[in-house]
Amino acid sequence: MASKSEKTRKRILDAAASVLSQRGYAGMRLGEVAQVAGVQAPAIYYYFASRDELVEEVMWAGAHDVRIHVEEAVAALPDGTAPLDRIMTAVDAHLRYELEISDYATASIRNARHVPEALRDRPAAEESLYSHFWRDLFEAAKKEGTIRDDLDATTFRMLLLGAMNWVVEWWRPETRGLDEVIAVAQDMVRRTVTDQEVRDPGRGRRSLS
Amino acid sequence: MASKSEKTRKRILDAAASVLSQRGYAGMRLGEVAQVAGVQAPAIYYYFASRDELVEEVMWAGAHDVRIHVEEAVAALPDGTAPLDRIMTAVDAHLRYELEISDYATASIRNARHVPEALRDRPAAEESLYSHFWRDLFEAAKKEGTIRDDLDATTFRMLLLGAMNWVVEWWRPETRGLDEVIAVAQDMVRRTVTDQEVRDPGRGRRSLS
DNA sequence: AGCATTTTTTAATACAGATTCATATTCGAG
DNA sequence: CTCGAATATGAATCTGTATTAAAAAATGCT
Repeated sequence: MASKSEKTRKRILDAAASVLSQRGYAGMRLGEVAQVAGVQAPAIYYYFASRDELVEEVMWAGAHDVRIHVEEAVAALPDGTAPLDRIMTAVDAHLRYELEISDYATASIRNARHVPEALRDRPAAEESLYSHFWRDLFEAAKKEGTIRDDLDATTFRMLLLGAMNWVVEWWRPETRGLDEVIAVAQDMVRRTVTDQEVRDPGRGRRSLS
Repeated sequence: MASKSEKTRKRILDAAASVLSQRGYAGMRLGEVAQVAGVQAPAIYYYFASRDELVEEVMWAGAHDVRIHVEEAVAALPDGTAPLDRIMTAVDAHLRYELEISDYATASIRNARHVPEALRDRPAAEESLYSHFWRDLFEAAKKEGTIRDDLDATTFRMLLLGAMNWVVEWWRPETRGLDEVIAVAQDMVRRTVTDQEVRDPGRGRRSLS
């Protein structure tokens, strides 16, 4: 099952995700990946056909994992959870996963538009599913009447995703707690989306203490 | 004046900004830069010591130009313009410049954390000035009382800049008017930042910690 | 243990671009 | 219009990294 071989492959992939997330596509060297994985560089070729194939798998996994993680977090909410609260949970899950949990996610977000076009297809398909998921979240809220009619929800969704994705470029855990970032992002959504009102306390996910 | 030489140098720089903004640091080839500039690749070395020096100059110019453009747009407002309106103008200027006007700005935003560290110092100094400018804008609004006390303005500012910077990753002029994007971004700021009445029957204005 | 297969290593090669060089062309002052 | 300096080119080189190849080591099966 978790054979030696499978574990080595995983170590290489993890190392690639880490290096890619820190150095970016241009700065990633197979030598460093190998070193982090505790292996010699040519060993990588036993598992991957090329550097680009390795990168593609990291990028795909990152896009996939974020999507699954966020979808599951939302799916785990009790039935009848308000659409806006689902969005709050999605914001929380996206930021936590991207910033605290997964190098794959970080790598995927930072490098999506920096890798050669030939590598983008599979990851892009995942991103498309993810984007669709968010669209559904917002449409449910709109249908319910939580989102004011005069908001261009699609554009706002893009801005929100952008704000969250860009956090990897500036956030440092030693400077600011992640909880604060999440709280502000959620606040921004709630206030932008709703019609001049804030939901009853106790319902929304509010991670201020 | 605008000697032939100076014009050629400018053409090369413009070409580099264009290629860098589209292909990213990893994808930029001196061959393509030369082709766009209408020159042979080695000619670049008459004006720049290396590929990286060329990149650094583009990055610096991008960071510098955005800053100047936005600062001037704000400075051009009538005396006594409300702090919040200054912020709105800054949002407008930043997005317009980044998306419609300057390849340098686009290149600088997209590649800031993708170029080798050795190239980051000069551009980073510009970014720091720009960041400081935004801090001042928000502090003026806070001092005036426009920004609600319970908002973590610093974090919000970072999220806002991120949302705006990320627009280069998804916006396509043929899909959505830039004016709409700007309007939504401004709306997001206004609603997040200002103190709105809470419609929460039976309870007074709620205060978050 | 002995042997075939899988995995990993060390040493060699390939290659895409950046960079240099020697030479040609263009420019502009006189 | 001419000649020295500035600018640009084509062909050659250099370099860092990815990639292969050949050999060695580890694994696991009977």
